[in-house]
Amino acid sequence: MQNENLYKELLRRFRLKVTLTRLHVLDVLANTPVALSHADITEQLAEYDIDKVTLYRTLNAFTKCGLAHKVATEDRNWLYALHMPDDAPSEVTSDHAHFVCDECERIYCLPMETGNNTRDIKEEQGFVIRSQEYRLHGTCPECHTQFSQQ
Amino acid sequence: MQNENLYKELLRRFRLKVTLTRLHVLDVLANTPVALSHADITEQLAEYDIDKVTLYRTLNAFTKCGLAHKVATEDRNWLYALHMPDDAPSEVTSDHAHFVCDECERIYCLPMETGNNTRDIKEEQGFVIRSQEYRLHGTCPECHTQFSQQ
DNA sequence: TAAAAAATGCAACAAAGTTGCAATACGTTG
DNA sequence: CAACGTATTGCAACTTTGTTGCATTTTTTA
Repeated sequence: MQNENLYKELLRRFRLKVTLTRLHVLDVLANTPVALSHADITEQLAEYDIDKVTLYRTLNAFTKCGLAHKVATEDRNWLYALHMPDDAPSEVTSDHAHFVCDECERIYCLPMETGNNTRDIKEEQGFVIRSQEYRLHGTCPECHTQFSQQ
Repeated sequence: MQNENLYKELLRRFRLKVTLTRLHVLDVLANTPVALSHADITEQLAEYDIDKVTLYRTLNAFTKCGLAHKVATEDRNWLYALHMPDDAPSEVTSDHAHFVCDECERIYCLPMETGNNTRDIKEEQGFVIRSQEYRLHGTCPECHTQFSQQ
């Protein structure tokens, strides 16, 4: 594991105990630009034979403390992605943007762009907004390239 | 049922056969500003004793033809809301905005406001965008009023 | 290194939704 | 308006996803 020390530091920063399982899961999540499901992670960590309950609990722990965030997919699964803060542990309530590829069903995590006005309009109408998720559907660059070339 | 004829016309427009169950479900969905779950609808239609499988199939049929759309909630449930087109049957792929109240967990369906630039930025990066969902979390006017008054 | 607290692994359980199939209802055609 | 083909319904069984309880093991701190 390349960044073991980084992962350990990250866990400690979020007041999570350092365990092998958590390091493995962090490693998997840190090395993909897309959000992964419990099944994806299980598959990637097959050689370590991680218990399904432990993995669920690990992912929930990551989510609860703000180290990762969960996205619900169209097909009723949870996907998890690291939510690495630039510095201090950030709140779970911060803004996310996700791109859902309709071809390969991968979910890309994107930094939330500023500059939309929906927020202001809704606040005028009495909605108190604490976080927002902006979800785009379409075709990701990878699939788009494939289709273009055929 | 007040708008029975409207519902029948709507079903026919979407090439769905007119059945009692579908009329009841349409009636429930048409008379709420929030998206409803299978459980919500079951409860509201308790007197008609609608089979759970039939309700799932009804909701899926509505979604498939574009009469309704599905939203995945934070707690891994589906919520359904009518997607009444102004005129002709519209594609399922059109844009939605949802407001999720963190107090009462209702999901409000909102028309998608224009004027955000995330779309453009992503398209530059090679993402082909076909629909977008913008999800806001916070407190809805109703709950906000309650909390303010206490 | 010993003790407290937290994480793990296993089995059993729960919730949400699907599938197969026989019975029923819809709607079209004559 | 009767009869037929097709779609929908209702039921039981099943699948998938995730949770709970509890005994055991590991981590951390002193």
